[in-house]
Amino acid sequence: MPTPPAIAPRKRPRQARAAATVAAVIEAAAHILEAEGLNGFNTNAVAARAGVSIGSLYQYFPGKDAILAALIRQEAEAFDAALTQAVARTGELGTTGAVALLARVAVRHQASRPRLARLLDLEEQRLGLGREADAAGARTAATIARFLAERRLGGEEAALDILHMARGLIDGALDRGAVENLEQRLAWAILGYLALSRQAPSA
Amino acid sequence: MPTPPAIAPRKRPRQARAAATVAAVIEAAAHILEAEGLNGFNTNAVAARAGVSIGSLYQYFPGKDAILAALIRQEAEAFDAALTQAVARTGELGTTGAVALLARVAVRHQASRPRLARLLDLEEQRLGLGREADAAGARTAATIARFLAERRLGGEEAALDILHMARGLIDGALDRGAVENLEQRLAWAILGYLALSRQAPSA
DNA sequence: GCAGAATATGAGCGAACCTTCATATCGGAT
DNA sequence: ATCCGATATGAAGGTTCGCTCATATTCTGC
Repeated sequence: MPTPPAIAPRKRPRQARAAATVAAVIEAAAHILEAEGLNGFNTNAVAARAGVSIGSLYQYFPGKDAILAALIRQEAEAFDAALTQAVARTGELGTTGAVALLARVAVRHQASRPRLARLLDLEEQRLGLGREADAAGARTAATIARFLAERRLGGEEAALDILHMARGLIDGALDRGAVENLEQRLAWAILGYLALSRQAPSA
Repeated sequence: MPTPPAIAPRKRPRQARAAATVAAVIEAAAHILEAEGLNGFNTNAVAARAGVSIGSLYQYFPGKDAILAALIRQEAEAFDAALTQAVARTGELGTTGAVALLARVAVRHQASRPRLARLLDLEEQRLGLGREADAAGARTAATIARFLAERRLGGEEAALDILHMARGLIDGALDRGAVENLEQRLAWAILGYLALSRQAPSA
C-alpha cells in the first residue's frame, strides 16, 4: 500500500515556520538591544527586523516582555551549556588550570555581546522572574557549585558570589576596553576569593 | 548707620528656592527609581513627588536625562566622599583591616539603595557620559588607586577591576538577600585578587 | 479543486509621556 | 504702594509605541 498509517515521519511545515518565526524574533530582539539599547527596543522594530508582521509577533509572544524573557532564557541556557561543557573538560587539570578554563569561557561569552548581556541582567531583575522562576540561571549557579564541590573549593554561596563577581568584572573591563589579561585577572579574583574563604570558614 | 553697604550677608531667597527645587527634584527622582524602576520614572511623576510643577522642573533641567545625569553625579560624589574618608582612617591598620574597612563602606553605600545604584550604573552607560565625562566616577577610581599605590598593592587597573568586581558581588548578594558575611566575602575577593596579581605581575 | 482551519498582515486605536508656552504669581527695589 | 523682572503653573500639542482586529493568505485533508 502506498499510504501507510501516516503517523510518524510527517513533514510539519507549519510548526517549522512557527519555530523559525520565534527564532527570528528573538534574534532580532538581541540585535536591536545590542545595537540600540532599551530605547530602540520596541515591538515594531523587532517585528520589522525579524521580517515578520507585528501581528505575527503577537501570535507567538503575549507581549513585549515575553520577548525579553525568551531572550534571557535562551542566553542563560547557552551560557550554562558552554560552562557545563567546559567543566567536563577540566577533569585532569589542576585547580588553577581548571579555573582559568572556566574564566575563559565566561569572558568569551560575555564579550561576544557585552551590551546585551548587561541589559539582560538588569531586565531579568525588573521582570521579576528573578528568583526561582529562571531555571536556566539557577542551573548555571548549580553547575559552578558542582564544580566547586567536587574539588572541595566552596559551596553554593561561593558559586553565586563568583558568578556575580565575574559579571561585574567582565562587564566593567569590556566597557573600558581593558581586555588584555582579562581572563587571568578574572582567574585571580576567583582563585583569591576561594583561597581566602577556605582559610577562614567563617562562623 | 543702620544700613551698611549691604553686600555680604544678604538673604538670597530666590537662589535658595532654586537650590531647594533642584534638590527636591533629584531626591524625587531617586525615590521613584528606587521604588518603581525606570518604568515609573517620568517627568510628571518626578515633578509631582518633588512638589513642583512640571514647568518648574524644566526651568532647572533641560530634559529628562539631565535629571538622571545630576542624580548619577550626586551619588558618585557621595560615594567618593565616603570612600575618601574611609581611606583616611586606614592609616594605622594592616592591609587586611584596611581593606575590610573599605569593603564595609562600599557595602553600606550600595545596600542603602540597591536598586537605584544598579539602575544608575546602567543609565550612566546609556547616557554616554560613560568615558571621561563622569568626573566623580573617575575620582572614585583614583581614590582606590591611590590607596593601592600607597601600600604597593596594585595600580589603576587593579583599582578599576576591584571597583567593578565589588559592584557585581554586592548587587548580586543584595538581590538574593545573602547579606550575612557580605563585607567579609567582599574583602576575600579583593585581598585574593591583589595577592595573586602581585605574585604574578604578568607580562 | 475545494472547504475550512491555521496563520499572516498592517492600519490604526488608545494611552503614556516629554516638552512648550501663555498666563499667573512672587520678590525686591524704589 | 507700585512696578518689573524672575519664577511658577499646568493645560495641551505632538509623538512614540504597545497592542488589536478585520481582512487576506496559506496550508491540509478529502
